[in-house]
Amino acid sequence: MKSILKKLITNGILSPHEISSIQIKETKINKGTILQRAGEPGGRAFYVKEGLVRAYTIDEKGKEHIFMFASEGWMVSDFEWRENAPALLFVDCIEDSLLEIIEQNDIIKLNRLFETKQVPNQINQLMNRIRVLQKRIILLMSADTLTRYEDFIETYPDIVQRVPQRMIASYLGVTPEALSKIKSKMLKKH
Amino acid sequence: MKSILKKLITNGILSPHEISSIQIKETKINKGTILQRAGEPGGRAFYVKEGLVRAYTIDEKGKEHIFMFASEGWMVSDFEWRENAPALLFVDCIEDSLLEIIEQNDIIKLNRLFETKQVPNQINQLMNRIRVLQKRIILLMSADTLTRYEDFIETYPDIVQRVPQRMIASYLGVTPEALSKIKSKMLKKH
DNA sequence: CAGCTGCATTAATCTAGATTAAGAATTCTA
DNA sequence: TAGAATTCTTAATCTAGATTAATGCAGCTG
Repeated sequence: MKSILKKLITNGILSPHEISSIQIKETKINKGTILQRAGEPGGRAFYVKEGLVRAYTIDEKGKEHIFMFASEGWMVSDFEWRENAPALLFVDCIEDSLLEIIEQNDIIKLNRLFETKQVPNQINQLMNRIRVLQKRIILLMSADTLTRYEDFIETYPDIVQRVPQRMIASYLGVTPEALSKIKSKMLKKH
Repeated sequence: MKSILKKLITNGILSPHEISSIQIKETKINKGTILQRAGEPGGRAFYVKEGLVRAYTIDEKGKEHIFMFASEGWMVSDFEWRENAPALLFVDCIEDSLLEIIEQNDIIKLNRLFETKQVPNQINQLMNRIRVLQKRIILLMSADTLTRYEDFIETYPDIVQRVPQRMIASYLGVTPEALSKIKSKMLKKH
């Protein structure tokens, strides 16, 4: 029995019978192997039993931004589990590793099982929040203030109207002066 | 029936009887009212039914860093729910608001109920991850590279040993050159 | 062993955004 | 409605960290 699934069964959420339809491969992976590429569909989840794995993005300039390291006992996933959704993160092995790999369709199957158990709201809400935080970290590490501001306007158009500029600046991680400068730059470019 | 609890019952996780011991206040709050102060124990959860709320930190220089805005339908909490844990975030109202406020001891009670239902692992793991991401965002917004590096060493001492410098730089959101400079600065101060 | 490739360090510039300061516009509030 | 208090903007500096570039070190590999 593989450890992630064992936990679920122990939780009493799923019975061994329900689990049996889901396959989890335990695989040895060599250092340097790329497990997942951003932009490609079929994002998976990786549970690290041994070794060290990293998840990262690559920006337009080709620069890598590491979102997380995962060593023994950690789980890596970008939680992009809608069908055919492109992965957000690259994942590769920093050390030779022993991983449990959960394929996307199995994750979707798992989610469906959860739904029949009526557990989903809690878990899906939390995963949603994780996705939001994940995106924010990536933007803070890789994007300049203008890009982050444009993204904010697009993501929270209603909040922009209801909040003073200085608070938006404070959310973006810059001074009000910097945001003001950027806004006038945007107007000039109209 | 208040909406958050209604969701839980609808989920079939808790019965109306189990819910009955938990009190949730629905409260009108005036613009500007501070709901929670960082450092003080008894962090609560706030569900926004109407209005607009923000969660933020204040750094040593007195500068505010907004972690999130929450409008209708959003939940605000820093997920610091160990008994007597000091809150990490300030929370206040940007607009007159109608909130459901869940007190810390009720959250702890809720968690205990979840445990008896054996749902906890999933949810607690996800909340843990949220706490980690939250801390990272706050540090990215408010702390300089040296501080973030020191925090990384403290939080992941094992990873430091197993990963090349350039990857730590990439995780911190700076160039390898900047991290190298900081390290030599640390040595000079010994 | 020599040559190649990736990593770390140092140093010289450069720049996005911080800081400081001051004026104009807007919104409380008495 | 006047005065006070915020907020926004603009402009002049300043600085942390980016960029560029050069050097020294491993580790591999043929």
